[in-house]
Amino acid sequence: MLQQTRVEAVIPYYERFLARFPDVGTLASADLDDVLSLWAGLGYYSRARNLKRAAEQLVTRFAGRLPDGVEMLRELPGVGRYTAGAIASIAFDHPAPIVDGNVARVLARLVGLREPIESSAVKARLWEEAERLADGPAPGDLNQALMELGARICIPRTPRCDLCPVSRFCDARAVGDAASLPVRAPKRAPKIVYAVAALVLRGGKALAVQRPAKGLLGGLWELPGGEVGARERGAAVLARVLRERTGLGVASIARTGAFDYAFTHRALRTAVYRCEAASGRVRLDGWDRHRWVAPESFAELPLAAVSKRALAIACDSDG
DNA sequence: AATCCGGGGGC
DNA sequence: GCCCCAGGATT
Repeated sequence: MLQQTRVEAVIPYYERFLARFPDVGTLASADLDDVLSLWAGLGYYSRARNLKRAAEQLVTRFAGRLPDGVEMLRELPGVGRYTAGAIASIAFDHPAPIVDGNVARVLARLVGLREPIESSAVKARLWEEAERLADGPAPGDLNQALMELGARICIPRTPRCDLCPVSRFCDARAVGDAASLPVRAPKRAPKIVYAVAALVLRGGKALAVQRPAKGLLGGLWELPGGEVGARERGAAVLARVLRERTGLGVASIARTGAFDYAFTHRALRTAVYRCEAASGRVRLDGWDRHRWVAPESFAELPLAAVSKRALAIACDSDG
């Protein structure tokens, strides 16, 4: 859960998750949809899928226990160099290094690395430094201290060097450029995507569709709809998208609103509709499953934040 | 080496 | 509004 996600954001999800799946065996035998519903809203949904697969492998290969070595830990899905090092050092007290976003910033300043932190040369150097530091009497404590230093004192933009216990060893402090380190490569502008989505009703039930396991928002449910061209708009476009992607004809289409939503590397502009579906069988294109649900219980499905937004707008109007 | 993959806390 | 977060998998 903590991969690329702040501790404060994780805590409520972590509490609910562990209450529901208190041990590896429970998670391994759980229904994937139940795992996803507890993950819904946290983002990076492949992590949930990987975590469940890892639990399954722990049961079948390791009798439900975590191995203590970095090499075997890294064989688990979703466990990379950082996570393997964190488990090995914190749980088992092995001298394994870790470099997360916080540690990278601390070390870039401490050592004085002034090339873009994304470069492989800098990354290699960071892991070397982290390895040197972890090779001591309490590697788990050392690693956690490094991360905590980065999260509390050696923060981005406004480092609190006056409070830093290692400022007298810090190259950036001596040079005076701590606030501008680490250097980051410029990021590309998000791509603008236009979309339509609709609450499709038939006999008082609403059509919910499940996204494919791989890719964006994998395995989550949403309102049917889809990407449209930048200048496409209106009820006819919605009707065409729904016919192509659900096989359903729709009528009495009402536009209930629109909203903008920002993913990290995508800017989404969605027009939201409500409509009645004609009779006929659902034939999905681009979704794994569908369900007809009571509109009030749509929100109980595992939905991404963007889909909750669309649903709220679809239900908001009295149209 | 690049790209993809979410969401929100904190400024 | 912007930055960046207790990264990993895929291509």
